[in-house]
Amino acid sequence: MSSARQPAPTRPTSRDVARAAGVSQATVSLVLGGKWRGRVSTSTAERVRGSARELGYRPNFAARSLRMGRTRTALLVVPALTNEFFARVYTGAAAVAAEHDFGVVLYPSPDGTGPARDPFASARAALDGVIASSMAADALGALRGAELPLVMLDSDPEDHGAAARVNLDIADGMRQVTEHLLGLGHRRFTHLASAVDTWTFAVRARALREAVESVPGAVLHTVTAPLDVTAGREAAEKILSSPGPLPTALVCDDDILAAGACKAVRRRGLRVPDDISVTGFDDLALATAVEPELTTVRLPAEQVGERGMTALLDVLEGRRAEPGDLPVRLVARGSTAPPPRA
Amino acid sequence: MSSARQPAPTRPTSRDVARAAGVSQATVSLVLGGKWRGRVSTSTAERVRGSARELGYRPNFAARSLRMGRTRTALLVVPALTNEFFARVYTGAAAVAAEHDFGVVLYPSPDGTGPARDPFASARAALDGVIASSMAADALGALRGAELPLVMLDSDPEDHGAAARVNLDIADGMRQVTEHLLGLGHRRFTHLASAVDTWTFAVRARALREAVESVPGAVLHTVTAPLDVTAGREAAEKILSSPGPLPTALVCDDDILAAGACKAVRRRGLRVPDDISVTGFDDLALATAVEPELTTVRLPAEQVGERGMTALLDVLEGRRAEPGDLPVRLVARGSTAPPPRA
DNA sequence: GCCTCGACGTTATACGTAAAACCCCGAGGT
DNA sequence: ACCTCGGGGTTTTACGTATAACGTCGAGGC
Repeated sequence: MSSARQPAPTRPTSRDVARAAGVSQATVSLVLGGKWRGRVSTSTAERVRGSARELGYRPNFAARSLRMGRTRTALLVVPALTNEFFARVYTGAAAVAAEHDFGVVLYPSPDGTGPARDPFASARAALDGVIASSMAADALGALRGAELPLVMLDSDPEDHGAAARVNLDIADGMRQVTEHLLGLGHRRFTHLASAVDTWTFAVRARALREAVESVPGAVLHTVTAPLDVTAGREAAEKILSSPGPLPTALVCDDDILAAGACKAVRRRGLRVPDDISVTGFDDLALATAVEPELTTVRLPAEQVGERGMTALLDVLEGRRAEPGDLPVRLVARGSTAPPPRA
Repeated sequence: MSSARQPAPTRPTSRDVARAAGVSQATVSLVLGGKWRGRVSTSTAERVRGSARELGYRPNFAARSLRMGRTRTALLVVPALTNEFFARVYTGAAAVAAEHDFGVVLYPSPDGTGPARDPFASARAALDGVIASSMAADALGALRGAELPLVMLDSDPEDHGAAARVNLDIADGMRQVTEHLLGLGHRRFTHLASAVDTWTFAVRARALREAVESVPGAVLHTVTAPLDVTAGREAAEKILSSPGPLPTALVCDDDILAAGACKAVRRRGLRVPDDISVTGFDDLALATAVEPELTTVRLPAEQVGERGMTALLDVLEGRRAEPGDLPVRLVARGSTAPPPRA
């Protein structure tokens, strides 16, 4: 069956480079490792680098990390990559990692379906650290146990146990939304909230409530829904068919829910934003794809990934990761307008 | 500064397990490797497994792959994760990989921005194989050079050089779209095509052209645009403002473009689908978020990933990967209707 | 009684790298 | 003349695993 042994096109090793350059393997390691100043002459170093380039030498990663005990690999734990926000977080983290010759491996926790597997089983190599979204609830337990440097994304500042934390100024975002709507004249709000119980959403709820309560005569109701378009539409339909005066503004925890809400409004024969204003959160691609385009809060997702990775690198190097929330910005578009004269 | 040396909470090694079980390290390796039948007694094997479990032993991945020369890691090369389609491909591939104790690491090729980096630089470990989308054009060159088992996704069947191939039956999808529209009575088509020049899009164009040409009196124009909502809208606006009779159906290469096209139609004061029908491709979440919901072709993205990974595993085991295109299905929704009487 | 043989292990080795420990040699000090 | 010192390397070792090669011991054949 399989008898033909290949002519072994094995990758060149540091020893091959050494042979080619006429030095020992150790010298190659020193030169390529960058710590040769004062130990190897410049000319020899240059010769070694030349041979390495010629042979197309690439250090064997397994050997290196076996020797060093560090893998230059981080685990990013997110709920699901199909959520554009987290795909962008990954992109940002991977970009910073690449600059520092680091790798990022993913653990998208199996959302509902499938067994809640060990987040570390997905990591091929041993890990140097972990970056985890607080929304990946099912994996957080195992993460605490491990003695790994942990950077939390968008998690409760009160909750210690992480080496660093990267947060968005969600509260400010929600305040901007509310002030925008109040400024337009809205007084009857309904909060279409995510059913997921995590810090970010709790903050949204609180900031909205506080902003509304500070205005005499303004009222706020709340309805929750899972994070998908259909669920958002159904929840909004329930709102619109409940007795009493309709809200004039639907404040949604997420663009997905907002898209669903818009559909519900129109199915009721009403118009967005003429009859009811709708706001989203996140500024996904979706926000400008629907009509009217959504007034929403732009979250710098890539920056979250970048800062997360940077913080992890800081922790690994023994530096202190600088804190500070990332600012967010209201993007006013077509889904909000003054309430109807009524 | 950093003087306190930790009490070394190093992970237990196979030697620790050996000590605990009162055997040699080799025996531990045999037992845990599963090839102990006839070499180790059942009772000893059981004892070893017990100690391993107690100590929480997890084999050192770096050491293992150094010894074995295989890393049980595959590289998935895609254009961008923020494209929902590829996020789903990843999800499918990762799921199958996990079942076989394999890992998947990503190379999302930097779309335009940033230097076109070496796809292998992102791979921490040496790789056992590669799965690559034909849309990741910038990385394909380097992939050819490497002597790695390569599985291509959605690539030209004529193009040899891959060990296996996983394709969607794109042509059939486009035929379904065209027949749906022809059946509704449409005769004037414009193809809003992706500006990206890859096999999938070439197939879409050909299938559409052939299907339209087979009907006497049916006409087809083509306009291309980059894959984003705004570009789609602008391209569609150009179509709608060009002289001559307007098309009654806009066939788009992608849901993103279709969403943009819908916006263009309405900006012109026309309605979808009453005045102009619009079709998409992919069935992204977007398709049901916009209004009207898009008639589109559902692509089994997760299955593409699953089949891709399965094929790679087959190749690695020396098995023959079974070929066969994945079927796709038209999903008729609200963006298509009979053309206006006119 | 000697040889064989299978069952059950053990000892030894190699994978490719980083880095500690060592070595050699010529210049400079006394 | 002898010792020191530092520049420019080399030798050696260890990382944790998989596995080839090697023992040992008791039963069974002749």
